[in-house]
Amino acid sequence: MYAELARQLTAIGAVKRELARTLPPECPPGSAAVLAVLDRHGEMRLSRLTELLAIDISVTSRHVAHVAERGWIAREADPGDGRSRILRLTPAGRALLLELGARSTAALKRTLGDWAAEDITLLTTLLARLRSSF
Amino acid sequence: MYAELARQLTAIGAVKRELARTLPPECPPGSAAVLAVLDRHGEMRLSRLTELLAIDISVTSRHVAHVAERGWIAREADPGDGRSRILRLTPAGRALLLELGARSTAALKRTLGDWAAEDITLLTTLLARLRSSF
DNA sequence: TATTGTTATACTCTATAACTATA
DNA sequence: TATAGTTATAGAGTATAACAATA
Repeated sequence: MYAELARQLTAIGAVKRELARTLPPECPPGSAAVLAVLDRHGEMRLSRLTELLAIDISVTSRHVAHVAERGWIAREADPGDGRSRILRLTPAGRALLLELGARSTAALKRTLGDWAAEDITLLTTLLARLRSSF
Repeated sequence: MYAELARQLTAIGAVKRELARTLPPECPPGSAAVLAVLDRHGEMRLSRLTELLAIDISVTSRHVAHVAERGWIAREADPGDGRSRILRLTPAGRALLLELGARSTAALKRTLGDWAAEDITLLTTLLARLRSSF
C-alpha cells in the first residue's frame, strides 16, 4: 500500500511538468510559487515564506530576487527588524498571477474535463492533508 | 477548484523531496524510477521506458546509463532490432529495489501512521487516475 | 528516408557552506 | 552570540538540438 503510494507520488512529476509548460518563459515555477503564496497568505518576511514553501532559505532568497527584479513583488523595510524586509505583491504581480491561474485552470479543465467535481475536490483535499502530514 | 488543485500539485514537491532523502547517495531518484518501472513492467527497450516515465528519451538514456554502470540492470542485444537493446533488472538491481521499497515504506508509515488505510488507497487511486488523464 | 539511441549544452530547482549585517 | 538573508558552489532533473547507427 505505501509502496504504491510512493510510486504514484514520484510519477506525478509528469503532471507537474505539464502544468509548468503553461508558464511564460519569464516566470519559472519557482517564481510562480512565490507569487501564489504571497497572494494566499499576504505580505510576509523571507523566513516565513521559506517555511510555507518548505525549501531552504537560500533557494527562497533567489526566487524572491528573481520576482523582485521583474517588479512582481516589492521589498519594503521591516520597521521592527533591520535585517529583514517585508515582501508584498505589486499590482503587476497580482495581474501576472491572474494570468497564470487562467492558464493552469485551462490546462486542467482540458485534461480533467471528464472528472466529477467531487473527485477533483477529494484529490485536492487528500493532497493538502498529505502535505500537512509531512 | 482547478486553481486549488494546481496549487496542491506544485506544493507536493516537498513531500517528494522528503521521500527522495531516504534514497542512498549512489541511487538518485531518476535511477530509482528506472528500476521501479522495469520491476513493474518487465524488460523493455529504451523507447518504451521513455513512454512509461513520461520524460524525454535523452533523459532516460542518461538514467539508464547510470544504473547500468552500477550493475543494477543489464542491456542485452535486441535480436529484432540492432539499434536498440533490451533492458532488464539484474539480481543486484532487484535487491536494491527491495531495500528502497523498505525505506520509502518506513518513511511513509512514520508520517502517515494516523491515516485510515482507505484514505491512502483512495489517494493512490486518484493520483493514478490523474496521471492517466494526462 | 525514418527511427533508435547517445551526447553536448543549457536551464531550473535544490541544498550546503561561507559570509554580511543586524539583534 | 544568535538570527535573517545573500551568495558561491555543486548535484540532480529535464529539454533541445546535433549526431551516429541501423531499419
